[in-house]
Amino acid sequence: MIARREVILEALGQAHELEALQDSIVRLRDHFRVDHLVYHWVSSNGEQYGCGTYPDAWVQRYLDKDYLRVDPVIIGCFQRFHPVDWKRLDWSSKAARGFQADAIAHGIGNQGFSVPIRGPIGQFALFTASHHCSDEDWARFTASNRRDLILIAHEFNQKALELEPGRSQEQSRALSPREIDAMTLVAMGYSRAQIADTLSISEHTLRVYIESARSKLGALNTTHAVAKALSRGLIVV
Amino acid sequence: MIARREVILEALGQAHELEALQDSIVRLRDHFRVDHLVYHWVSSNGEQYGCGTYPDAWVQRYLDKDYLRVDPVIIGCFQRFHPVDWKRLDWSSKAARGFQADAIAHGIGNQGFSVPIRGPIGQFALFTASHHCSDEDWARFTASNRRDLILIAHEFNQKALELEPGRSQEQSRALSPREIDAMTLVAMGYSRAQIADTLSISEHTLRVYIESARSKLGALNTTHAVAKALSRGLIVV
DNA sequence: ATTACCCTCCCCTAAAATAGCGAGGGGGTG
DNA sequence: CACCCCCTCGCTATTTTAGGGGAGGGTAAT
Repeated sequence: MIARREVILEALGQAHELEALQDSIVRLRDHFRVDHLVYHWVSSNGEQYGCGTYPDAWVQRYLDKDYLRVDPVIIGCFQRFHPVDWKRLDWSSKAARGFQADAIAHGIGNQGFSVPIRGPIGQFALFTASHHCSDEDWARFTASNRRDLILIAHEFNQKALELEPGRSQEQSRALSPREIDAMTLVAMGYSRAQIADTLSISEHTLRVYIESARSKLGALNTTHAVAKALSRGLIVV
Repeated sequence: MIARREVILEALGQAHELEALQDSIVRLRDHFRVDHLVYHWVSSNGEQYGCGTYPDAWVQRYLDKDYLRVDPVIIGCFQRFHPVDWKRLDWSSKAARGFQADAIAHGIGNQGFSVPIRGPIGQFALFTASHHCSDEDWARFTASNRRDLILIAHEFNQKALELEPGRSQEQSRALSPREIDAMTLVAMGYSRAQIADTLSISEHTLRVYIESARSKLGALNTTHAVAKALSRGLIVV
């Protein structure tokens, strides 16, 4: 059994196309004997990418209804560190109940277990196993497969990023050391006079750094440059 | 062998104090037969928490020298998704070379493998295995233990968060909806006139929002407030 | 009903940001 | 060697923002 999972992961490792990912996820679903296995990427600007065994009708409905903003799985996992059973999420809101009913009507199953995955600049993805069974059976399943699901989530995310590198790149010209110093102190709230003093340079020179950083980052003003530098992980405050 | 790892993880699961974490990490190090195993938490405000087998002298030096800003492991993993071997990091800068020499002088070992872990609002932690051996031996080690290290990193992070919940909470007074609107647009680089226009309020009113947000965040100025709001995940750009 | 917070508007002055012009030395790379 | 980028500094000018007041009306909870 374990050997078979390894074989599938091996195939995943050798996948060179997105179709192969889809193939792997179907086989993993069959291996785990669950109704659905889904990988769901959510970009910070709201873009989505999905891959899994959900019926097309449900995927389309999810997109049409903009369920991303309602889905308690997304909302819950977005503010959580660790894998979570769907039962522990907050399904109390009216929108959530409607969503839940719609999901079950599309055959999604009453049980679920989702692993959140995060990237450097707010990237967010979910790997979810979903099934239709009793609470007891699901508890047994998650207890024995929790670690495997975490690992597969990682492998899957890595592969998905390799195959669609556009999402992970978005690289920007790096800032020079002095620019990083300057922007870091700016982000820390110090005035230009204080920063110039701290860096032992003239205030005018400081302005040159800030301006060149702003220009490199394609920012509209200093505050925007700080926001971009922070988002891109170029500075840490 | 595997059974023993399970036993240690089991003990980790039952740990109720930070000392038990320290104990677990030592035992895991012995199990993996590496020089060092380290869990390193970095808060968005620069606070650090460490736990592992590095010598005290090195930990102290790391803090004293503010190596956090130089350490290529931190910098590299901060902008990466996946576990990484230290050899694939950028050690070319002068500061990095000095850091590397200092680390080796403190017995840190020439090989390393670090697993980045991330939380909802920019929380960042590293789980690192470090050793002194040849490239070939290290490649063999990482190939066969990569998945275990990822899992342990997760378990460890979860446990560390449970035991010191203060770090995961760090709650700040939430911003009002209007303040979030204002700060989001400020972070996006628009001028106050544009923002006031967008929000259909007077520019003076807009200033009040920015000022109250700044006050709530305990920020020194608007840029600082944007940086804090971003770091705390109060706004998303 | 008192308190507290949110939203909206207006005034002020001083500081900062932006923009343009210029200059020179140092360090790598083609 | 030239070229480009990094670092450093100078000047002037205009526009924008910052941060401090005060003030009224709304809502929601205590």
